[in-house]
Amino acid sequence: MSLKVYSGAKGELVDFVPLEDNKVKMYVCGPTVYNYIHIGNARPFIVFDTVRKYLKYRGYKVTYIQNITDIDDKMINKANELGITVKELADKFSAAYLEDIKALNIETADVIPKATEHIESIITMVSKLIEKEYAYLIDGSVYYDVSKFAGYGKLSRQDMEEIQHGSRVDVDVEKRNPADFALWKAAKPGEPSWDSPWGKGRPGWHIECSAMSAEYFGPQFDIHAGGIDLMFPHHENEVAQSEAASGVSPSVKYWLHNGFITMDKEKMSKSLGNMVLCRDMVDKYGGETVRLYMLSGHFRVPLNFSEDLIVQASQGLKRLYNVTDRLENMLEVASAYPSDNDKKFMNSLQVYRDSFIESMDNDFNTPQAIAVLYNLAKDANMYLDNSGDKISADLINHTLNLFSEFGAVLGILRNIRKKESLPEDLMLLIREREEARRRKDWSRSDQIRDTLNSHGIRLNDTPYGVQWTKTVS
RNA sequence: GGCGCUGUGGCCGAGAGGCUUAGGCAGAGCACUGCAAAUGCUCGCACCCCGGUUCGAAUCCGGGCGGCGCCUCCA
Repeated sequence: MSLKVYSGAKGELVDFVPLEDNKVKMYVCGPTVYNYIHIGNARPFIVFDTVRKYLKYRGYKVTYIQNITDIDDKMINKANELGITVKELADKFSAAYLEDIKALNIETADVIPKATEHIESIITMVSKLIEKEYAYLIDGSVYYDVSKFAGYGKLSRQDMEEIQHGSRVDVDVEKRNPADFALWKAAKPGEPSWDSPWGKGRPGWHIECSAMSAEYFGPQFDIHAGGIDLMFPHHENEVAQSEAASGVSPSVKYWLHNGFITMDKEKMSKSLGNMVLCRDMVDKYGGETVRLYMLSGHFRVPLNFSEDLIVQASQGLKRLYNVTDRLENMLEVASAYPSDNDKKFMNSLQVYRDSFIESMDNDFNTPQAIAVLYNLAKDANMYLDNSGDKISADLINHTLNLFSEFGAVLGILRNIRKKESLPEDLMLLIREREEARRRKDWSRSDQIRDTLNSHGIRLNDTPYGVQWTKTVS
């Protein structure tokens, strides 16, 4: 079994082989921090975090970089609108962003470079591009001359002859060619700016990722990921910058682009205003539910958003927790020694692991991998149904561990084995109810059950006594 | 106009030539239960349309039709 990823250039699956034995250098385009992230922004963060988790699971040593864009037109406009500095804006929404991804169980990146903290590297790269005559200077701004880079358009399969240039007017720009793009923008009055060989200014839109990835990874790295809309021009421009500056090609071995979250089939975006904030969904349904929803479709395919789909995901997550809770509860009455059937079931566990890996190996097919969890859930439930209290602790532990193992890759099921004991008063109520049930005092019994329900505790009467679980919010 | 993605049962969503009943959610019935909850079983035999290839196509080819994205704000 080997990991395969889809190559846009070849239009087929290719073997994933890192540049350097088992080390993976991975760069994911991060947010521009001028607002809270919405559900659509969250998709690449979640899916590529899952890719990272899976790569680690498969034994790779992953270095994960995700930048924060803290200076550009949008930042400046928004700061002006709010009457605060760009720095204040960036600080506020960087912090919010970090909170949001934490709530989604996204691991912090190994490096979180910010554009404004890498001006030096950016200037160095721009200088090199001028030196090599890939870039030209006009009135304190520096532009990349696309015609100088032979492979331009390769990544996104754009034919420069056929491209239709936007009707949007670039007012103060005297580029030689409409496809040329700014590496360095001369400062306008009142804008944040930095000193450079070409006068005061700030970085262009695309250079930060090239400069920062080069600073931390060198001229070549394994995976570059981001939303599909970034493929052109952002990533195309990065390729042009990085490869022209370093002379090394390809700068990136595997490109991973995720499809959009759509609202009524339309792209969700800040500019269309049809967005749902990530934090609102997390507050309402929980981070794991949002994650499960996101991973319920393949990451390259558009995924529609509606609260109904989030509810579907939360029901699915509940199903998964029901079985792990059930297993945990049985631990209290489990036997010490595995029966022959138990051993058989434990041995069969490897089959689920194999299918899980097979699914994820296939271009990170999370929907298929999730189906493996449901199959395991069903089979474990069935086994529990049939074996009663004869089940062994070994089997339960093995099964729970497997759920945790899969959950760790997908970023869900963190609450397995996290069951806390109940407050004393609630425990007393449960005992009182047991007593009432013995007396067949059903009304008192049901009353207590309702009370506990209102505390978020669900009771299950089983042949082995009453068991409780917390209802998933 | 160029490039790319996509069309699967009520909903979501994998699969990719002939056994996957994929899986999940919702619904119905049954079993279990004091009643529940949970769980299990059973059910709806789905693949946009038209041709073609093939012994056999949802899956390949051709042609339609529909939806979406990118073409310098955008994850």
